[in-house]
Parts: sequence; structure tokens; C-alpha cells
Amino acid sequence: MKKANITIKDIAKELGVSPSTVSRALKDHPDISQETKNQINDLAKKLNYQPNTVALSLRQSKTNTIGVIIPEIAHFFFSAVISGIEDIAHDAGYHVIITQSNESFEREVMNTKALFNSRVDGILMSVSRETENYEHLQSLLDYDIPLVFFDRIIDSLNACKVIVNDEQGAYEATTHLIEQGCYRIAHLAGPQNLAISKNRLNGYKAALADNRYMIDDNLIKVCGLGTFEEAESITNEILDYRFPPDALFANNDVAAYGAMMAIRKKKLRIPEDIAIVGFSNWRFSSLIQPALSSVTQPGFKMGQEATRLLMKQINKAEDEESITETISLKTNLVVRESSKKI
Amino acid sequence: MKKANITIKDIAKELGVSPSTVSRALKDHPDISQETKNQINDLAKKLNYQPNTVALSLRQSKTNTIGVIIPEIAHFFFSAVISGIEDIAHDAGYHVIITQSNESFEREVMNTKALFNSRVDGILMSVSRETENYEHLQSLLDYDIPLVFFDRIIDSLNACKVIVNDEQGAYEATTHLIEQGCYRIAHLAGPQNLAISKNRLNGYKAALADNRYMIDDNLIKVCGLGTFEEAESITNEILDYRFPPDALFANNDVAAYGAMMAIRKKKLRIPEDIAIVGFSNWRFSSLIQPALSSVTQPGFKMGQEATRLLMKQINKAEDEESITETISLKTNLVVRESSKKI
DNA sequence: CTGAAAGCGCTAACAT
DNA sequence: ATGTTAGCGCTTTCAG
Repeated sequence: MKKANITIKDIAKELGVSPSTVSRALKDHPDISQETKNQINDLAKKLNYQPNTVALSLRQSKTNTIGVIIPEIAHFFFSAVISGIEDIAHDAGYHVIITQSNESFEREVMNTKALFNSRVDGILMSVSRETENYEHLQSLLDYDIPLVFFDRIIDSLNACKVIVNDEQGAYEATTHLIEQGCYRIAHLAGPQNLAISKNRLNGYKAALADNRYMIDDNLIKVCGLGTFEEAESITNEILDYRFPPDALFANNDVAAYGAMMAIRKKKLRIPEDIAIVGFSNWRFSSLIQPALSSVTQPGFKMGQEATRLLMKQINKAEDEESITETISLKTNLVVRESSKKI
Repeated sequence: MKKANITIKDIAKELGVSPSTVSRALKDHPDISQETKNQINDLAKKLNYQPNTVALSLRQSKTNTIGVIIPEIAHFFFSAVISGIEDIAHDAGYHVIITQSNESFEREVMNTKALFNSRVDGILMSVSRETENYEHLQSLLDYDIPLVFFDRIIDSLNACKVIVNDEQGAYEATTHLIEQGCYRIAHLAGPQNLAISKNRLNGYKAALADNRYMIDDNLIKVCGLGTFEEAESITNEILDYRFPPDALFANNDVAAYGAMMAIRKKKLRIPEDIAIVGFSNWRFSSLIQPALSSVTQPGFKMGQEATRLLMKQINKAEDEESITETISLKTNLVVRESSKKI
């Protein structure tokens, strides 16, 4: 026996008043007498009246929904971002529609179109790896759909952006090692065609320079494949130097893990013989790798900040000049083990 | 300069026809002449007409949207589920609204209400830890909202359910160890008030029994705290037995990791001296723990299956008898290292 | 083959 | 203080 959905009309008919009165009473409009208000509210509760948001959306041309387009949901970083998005959106009374592009350009375009058709009030997005054509995104801007990019942004588009300051993170990580008293710090770098890897290398170099350390190219090794076996063998190579490093800054967790393996096999201790800090997105890295310090990307915060920016845009008056902000988030340095100094 | 949204009316006016004609032409209705169809389609494309899904939803009382309520988004298992949900929903032309309860009952109730008000066509949900009152869920059923539970289900409710067969997974893991030639298999169990831990213990015992192995209570140790330090010290204890085990089945990844640490510190080899299999939800466990075999929960598949069940319910005719199915998914055994036998 | 009209559920300007 | 009306954008029955 399916219960029927109660509408404002039903309540109005039952009470012999007009739908508008009911509508007003339910939102506590001052024009309505307390008596009718009470009647209406009581009946509404009794019938378990639930307002139809769809009708409201149509009426107000506002869905109270934001759309999210990400490359991949089942990735710790992105799921943390989604969580941050939901957090802020929920508090602001917004729903969140999630779509994933699976790194496919075609699907990304489909998703933008679908979200547009759903008349979401704004879109948060991290572009797919394949995306090189920005028509679909420019189109959103043309229609004045509030749009905020996060993590994988498009520099050339005039929209709000939230990114992680990788260079600063690398700088901080390297500085941390320096402060621990390390004097020969190697870097397992990432492929230099990626901005992210380049930024991290730059941060590493800047930290060395600021502390009047020599930059030794022999201590900077690019891990092009991204496998941990590669990192392991490169680390091995470095450890065999006549003057091996006493610290290592890894571009990512895979490299850090490979380095750790190599070091352990040589029966060296971490961090006493050689300290490691690596960039990491693994949620449980603290549990798994208690020996490694890490620099983590603030995914949850990124989601929050991006959503805040979006809300600001959504709520700005029609005529206000829209300002495109870019927020650069600090990374977190998580120190796992007592320092060398102590 | 904001572009305006084009409606069917705009097209109709421009072409001097009625809105109904445009509506029909756009969906290739046979009544409309090819000529007008072409005109209309051409103009629609030129003006970049995008149908307003909100209006459609109101008209058809169907939103083509499903709602998801989960305890936590930023958890690998759940994010895998979401990914599976999005996968199937997308193919079926549905949008996915994500909400998280953060394990709070109150918030779960709010979310169900909000999704109901949004008139989603169905709801997928995994209940919060706090949930002991099911009125809000029964209410959904009363209104005939298609509802599917996954992972954290409510047994007593008459709805579709998708769960993981933990007992079978444990059975399989233990059998695997037996097949590798292990003869003394310990079990690091979880707190026995959780169904999940009990089921795993049962699977372990059943596998032993079916292979005519003795069940030795000294080899079954409950890890109540759930920290890996605890697992490490319990493993240590077991390893000091006069007849220590040559294999270990861990209730979860934390226990497996703790055991691994203990074993390594004793300079024993994995899996030659002692083999380990553990339940695990860590995404990168294969990368991090190449020495450990694991039993993984099929999160992605669970999302897919749950969504398929939901779609079936959504698409069933009004008068059809609704059948509540329960699907029990198999776990995956991922074997990481060459077996002992070889 | 096409148009007019009604209505999905709600709100808000405009009466009374 | 309450009712009437119109309309958000779309589909669909009924008429022509």
C-alpha cells in the first residue's frame, strides 16, 4: 500500500483555504494569522507533508545542487576532496551530484552537459588527463555558471582555482631534513614534464640554496617510470656513492617506499642512518610506514575551500563584478619519528 | 555578457510554430513532417538548446537521480562503492547525489528526508554506526521509494540488500594456506561483538574442520584494540610458542601489518617461514605489502550490484509484486608471492 | 500534420 | 488576512 505524496493543494483543500495561504503559512509569513498557521502546520505534520524540491527548483530557477566532475572517485585524494565538498555544501543546504570522467575527455564533456541540463547552481571540477580542448568549459563560463577548478586546473581559463603549493611543500620537507642536521640530501624526482614534479624539485633546490647547501646534480635522480622497483634500484645506486646521502626527499610515496626497501636491505636504519621524507596521498601511510615522514596534500581542505569559493560566486549578486580568486593551499608535513638530532 | 538559456518557447517563437511542435520535433515524433523537424533541429543546434531537466522531472514525476547515503566518503571501501554506483547509474542515464552521515544518526535522518524531498527515484544506503531506530527507513518503504542496502544492512527491513560473504572469504583464505602446505595456522581475530569478525572466525574454523585440522584455541587470538602494536605483541607471543604456527590469517590489514612487523623483527621470512593472509581494504596494499596475500572486499562490484538492484526496482511496473533480493558477494583472494609449496 | 490548453507543485505579484 | 492568477519549462491529450 503505497502512501501518496501530500501537496500543498491537498492541505489547502482539506482546510478549505487557498494553496497560497498554505504556502505562506508553512514559511511563517507575517501576513498569515497565527490561528490558520497553527491549523496548517498541524495538518502538515499529521500528513507528513514534504515539500517537493523539484517544483521549487523550477519555480526559482535554483536547484540548490552543485555538480562535481572528477577523474576518479576511488582515489584517496579525490575521495577526501569529495568529503570536503559534501561537508561545506551540506552546511550551506546544497546537494552534491558526483560524476567521474574516468580520465576520458568525451565523458567529461558529457558530464558537463548533463550537469548543465540539470541546472546545477555551480560546478566544481578537476579536469581529466585527456582534456586539451576547453570549449565545454568556456561554454559554462559563457552561461555564467559558477565554476571552480581544483587540483587539475586550466591556467588559461578565467575561473576560480584551488591548488596545492607543491613547491612550498617540498621546500618545507627539505628544510625539515636540514634542520634535523642532515647534510647530504638526495632527491628522487618525478618526470619533469609534469608541473607538479618540477615544482617539487624547485622547492627542494630553493631550500638547499637558502641554507647555503650545494646543489649536487648527482643527488637528484629522476624516476621516470614511477614504479617502486625503479626507485629501489636508483636508491641503491646512490647509496653506493663514495659519499652517500644521509637523507632523501622523495617526489611521491612510491619512490619513498622503493627507497625504504633499498635502505632496509642494506641494513641501514631509518632515520638514524638516512632520513626520508616523501610526498604522499596514501591515507594509511602513517600506519603503514611509521618510519617515514611525509608531506600530504590537504584533500579535504581543498574540497572545502573550493566549495566555499563556489558558494561565494553563487551568492554574489547578479550585477556584482565576479572576481576570480586562486587559492594555494599549504601541504602538511607529518613527522613520524623522532628526529636525528635528538 | 551572460548567455541566456534557450527554451522550447524561444525556438517556437522564432520559427512561428507552437511549443508542442518543437517538443515533438526534438524527440523525433512521427507526426511531425521531416521539413519542420529539420528546421527545428537546426535552430536548436544553432542556439545550443539544452533541455531543462528540472522541468522534465516535475512533469514526469521522475528525476533520473538516485541518492546515496554512506557513513564516510573518504574511506577506500566506500569510495570504491561510490565509483561502482556511478558507473552503473551513468550507463542507465541516472545522476548520483552523494550524502554522508559521518556515522551520525541525526544526520542520516536529515539526509533521507532531504533525498526524499528531492524526489530521487531511489536510494542506496549503508547505515551509520549509531542507527538503531529505523523509522526513517521504514518511512521510505511506506512511500514505495526503491531502497537498497549495502554492506551495513538492516536485517529486519524488507528491502534489497548487498553484502560481502566474509565467512566464505575467510574460508577461502584459510584453505589457501592449507593448500600451500601450512599445518599450523593461527588466526588474529577481531572483536567478537562485530558480526564481521565472528563470520571471519567461523570461516577460518570451517576451513580447518573441512580439512580435518585440529582447532587449537591457543592459535586464535582476539585483537580487541585494533592497533597494530597490539597485533605485533600478540604475534610475538604466538611465535614464542614451543610449536609456533607456520601461517597466520589476520582479521584485517592492521593486524596483518602488526604481524608482519613482529615476524620481520624475529628475522623470519614471509612466506617461507610463516605465511600471512589478511582481510584488507587498503587500496595500495599490493604495492605496500608485496609480501602479504590478502582478501579484499569488492567495493566497486558492491556499488554496481546495489545499483543494478535499484534500477530493477525503479523500472518495475507499478503493480508488479516487488521482490526483495539479497546478494552476497564473494571476496577476492589476492595472492602476492610464490607459494610455499613451490 | 499542427495547435491550444491543461497541469506537474510551488510561489509571488497583485488583487480584495 | 486571504484569495486569484500567472508562470517556471516541458509534455501530452484532445481538437482541428
